[in-house]
Amino acid sequence: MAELYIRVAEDENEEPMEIPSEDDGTVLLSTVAAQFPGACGLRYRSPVSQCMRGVRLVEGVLHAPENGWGNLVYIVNYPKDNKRKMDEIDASSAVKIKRGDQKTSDLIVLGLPWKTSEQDLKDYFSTFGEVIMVQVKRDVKTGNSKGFGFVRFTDYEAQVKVMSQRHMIDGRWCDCKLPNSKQGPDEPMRSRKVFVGRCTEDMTAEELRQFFMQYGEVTDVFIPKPFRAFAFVTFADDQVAQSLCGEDLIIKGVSVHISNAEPKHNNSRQMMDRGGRFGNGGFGVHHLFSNFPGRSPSLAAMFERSQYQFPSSHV
DNA sequence: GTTGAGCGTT
Repeated sequence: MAELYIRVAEDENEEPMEIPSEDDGTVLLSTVAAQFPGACGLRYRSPVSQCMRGVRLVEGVLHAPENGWGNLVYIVNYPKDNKRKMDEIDASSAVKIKRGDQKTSDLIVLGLPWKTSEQDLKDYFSTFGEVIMVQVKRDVKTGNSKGFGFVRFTDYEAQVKVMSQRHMIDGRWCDCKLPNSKQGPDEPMRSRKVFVGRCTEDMTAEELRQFFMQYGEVTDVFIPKPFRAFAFVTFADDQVAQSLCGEDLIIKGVSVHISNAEPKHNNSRQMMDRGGRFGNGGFGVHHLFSNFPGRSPSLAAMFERSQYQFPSSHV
């Protein structure tokens, strides 16, 4: 199938944008999201029924209606929660890079009584504003509270208020502070790859890809096996990656922490090397490849992958 | 079954 475009717009009155399809006639959701950040699907008005119809979406792939895409204008679907946020963004901006300084982050809650539960925390902090995440950290073996936890608010105002005072929770004074993980911004070297900490085992690579797509084109997702509670996500654009570093994002109700992908133990030569770095994501790909170039399809595949994982200065 | 400054299974 030759070059085919489908017409997509944010609503029926707007001028449509032409979006390329794949060779098999499908359209990737990621292609749509590249032009309409945050998009989660497409719909269109059926010429027969005059009703809006959803476009079939299977694992990030949009499938044409029975009679093909035709010349219809397809309307972008946004997640219910994101709709308003997306509208606030300049419609012409493809990717949101600069984001407001009103963003909230997790707060550590120190000094909790041993008995305090997550429900207790949620009940207490809800008086300050909408709470979107609470955690009580516990010993994995015993389940006993470690006496601290985390809370995250929807609104920055609530966060500021909570940070500004002490809290009497279940009979003890507690402090809410920015966690250390947020305060020391290590040198931000330009990388397209970010480290995603505090992942849970049920997060699939596909889910992570779908989630991070809203910020920009994702070129790779790497989840170590066996489970290690972190992942690497690589974007096409390093600015997107950098813009996320230091943030806490909520995925499937879990607060993950985004930071720069390079390990702390950079040796100095690599660090001096024009900001180059060596986050090989746990593989010894470079060694394998330079010793046995092109020996097997899997090595070739790993090399392909390495082009995403290494900065261009190393490839 | 204990405790009371800290930092979230990198």
